[in-house]
Amino acid sequence: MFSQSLAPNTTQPAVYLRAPGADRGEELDHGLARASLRKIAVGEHAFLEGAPRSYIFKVESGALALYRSLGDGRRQVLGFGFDGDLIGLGARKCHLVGAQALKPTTLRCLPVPQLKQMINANPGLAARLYEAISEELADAQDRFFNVSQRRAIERVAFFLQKLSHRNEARGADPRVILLPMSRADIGDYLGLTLETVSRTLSELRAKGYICLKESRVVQLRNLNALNELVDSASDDVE
Amino acid sequence: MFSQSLAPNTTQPAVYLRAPGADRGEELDHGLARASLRKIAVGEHAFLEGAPRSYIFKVESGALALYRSLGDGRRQVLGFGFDGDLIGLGARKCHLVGAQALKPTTLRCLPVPQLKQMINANPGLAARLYEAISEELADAQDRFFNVSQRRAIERVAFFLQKLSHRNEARGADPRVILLPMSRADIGDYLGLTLETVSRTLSELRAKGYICLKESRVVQLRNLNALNELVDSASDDVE
DNA sequence: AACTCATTTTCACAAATTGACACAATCTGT
DNA sequence: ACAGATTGTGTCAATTTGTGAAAATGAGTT
Repeated sequence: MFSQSLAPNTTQPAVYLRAPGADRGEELDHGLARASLRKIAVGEHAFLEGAPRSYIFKVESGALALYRSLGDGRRQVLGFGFDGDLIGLGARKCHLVGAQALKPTTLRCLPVPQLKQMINANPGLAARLYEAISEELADAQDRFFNVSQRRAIERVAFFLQKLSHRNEARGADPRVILLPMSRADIGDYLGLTLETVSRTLSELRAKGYICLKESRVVQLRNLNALNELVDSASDDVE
Repeated sequence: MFSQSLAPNTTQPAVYLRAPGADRGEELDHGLARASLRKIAVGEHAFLEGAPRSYIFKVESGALALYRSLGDGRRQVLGFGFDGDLIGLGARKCHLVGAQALKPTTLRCLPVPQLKQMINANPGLAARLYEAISEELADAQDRFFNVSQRRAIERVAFFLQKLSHRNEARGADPRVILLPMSRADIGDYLGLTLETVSRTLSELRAKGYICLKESRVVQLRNLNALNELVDSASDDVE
């Protein structure tokens, strides 16, 4: 009845489908290095929902929100694209999500026909893309069960934890989180209103878990407490 | 302010990354046809959460629930595997989800090393897997925004609509839905309690949208109303 | 510096949804 | 036919979050 946490979704070697000795992405990086650069301003789109998938992108700098529009004008943010991320992946002919810049952003743009060529020349690349997208899937599933049944404070804690882990993985400080997105974006991501996000952040601050000097800079003061908040699937055993 | 529904996520040709003339899955099917069959009884697992990914599976008959356990013993059902589905995909070394049979189920089991061999021999296969998993991703995103912000009745309507579409895609009657899973499973899938699922189905019946002769057989009486329920992202413009 | 606009924080209030518990009814399989 | 599992309903409460509004903060501009 307790959280035994059976060695969960920490990063695992993700090489299973990749043929030994095959391309490990070097060619993709190489291709991307020569791909054209594109700069987009805040509010502009890398691609719109439903637009034909002509390119895949790698975020060089900046940040984007990946979203889908709901009927009534609201939107569901499905994720964010930060520097280093590949975005625009998928097998459909058209983008299922839109990608809008949250700050000035530069992208490497690799035309899909060229990507196809590269895949033909080096089949290992397909495995690389497969990995990238299955990570996205794992991520989506993670978010799914951290949002569908949980309260605002747990959702926000999850969000912060996620960004912290990301920092960690990239050698940045896991205790300082820079938010390129607004409270509204976070709300659309977590299924909350922006007021609730704000209120919840204040609550976390009041509890001493975080520190908010500037509204877009979060310092994690008590990482353990945050993690417990995320892990506690209502074992309110206090 | 209205639902313009810009030609959304209906199925699109999903051949973009696939090299022209490449394998369209025939080899995978061929390999699977020769793969060993495995029968599992209700309640047994095709694979457990966290178990090494030794095989990928194709569901020949039956149905499975794909789930992840939460800390307190509850679980989040992330999806279901029906006949024809490939399950066990992913790039991680271990399964992130468990797969438990909801009814007697038979599976084709393709060992991953063999899959790797096949991919080496026929690189187009990787593209096939890529497609399969990006469909899963699209699916997860769909579910995500149909669950995170919405009420029980909308969630249940979404669930039924989804199964109806699946039937349609496979040539079955889109108006008759056989549920291999219990109310509890549905609840775990939609982030509701089983009581709420039951109550909500009754409500849908009371409204004349559905018909429940046997508890595991749903007849959709008013498909339009159901679709509106799903689409209506609270345009309660009434 | 002053002003404007956008973002964020905070407050007060309602209230609607769903979970919880309990029990009846129904179904299933042996 | 019986026992156990699953499902349907009823009542109840209460917790959470949305809503609306307004103040505070911050950024950018002239």
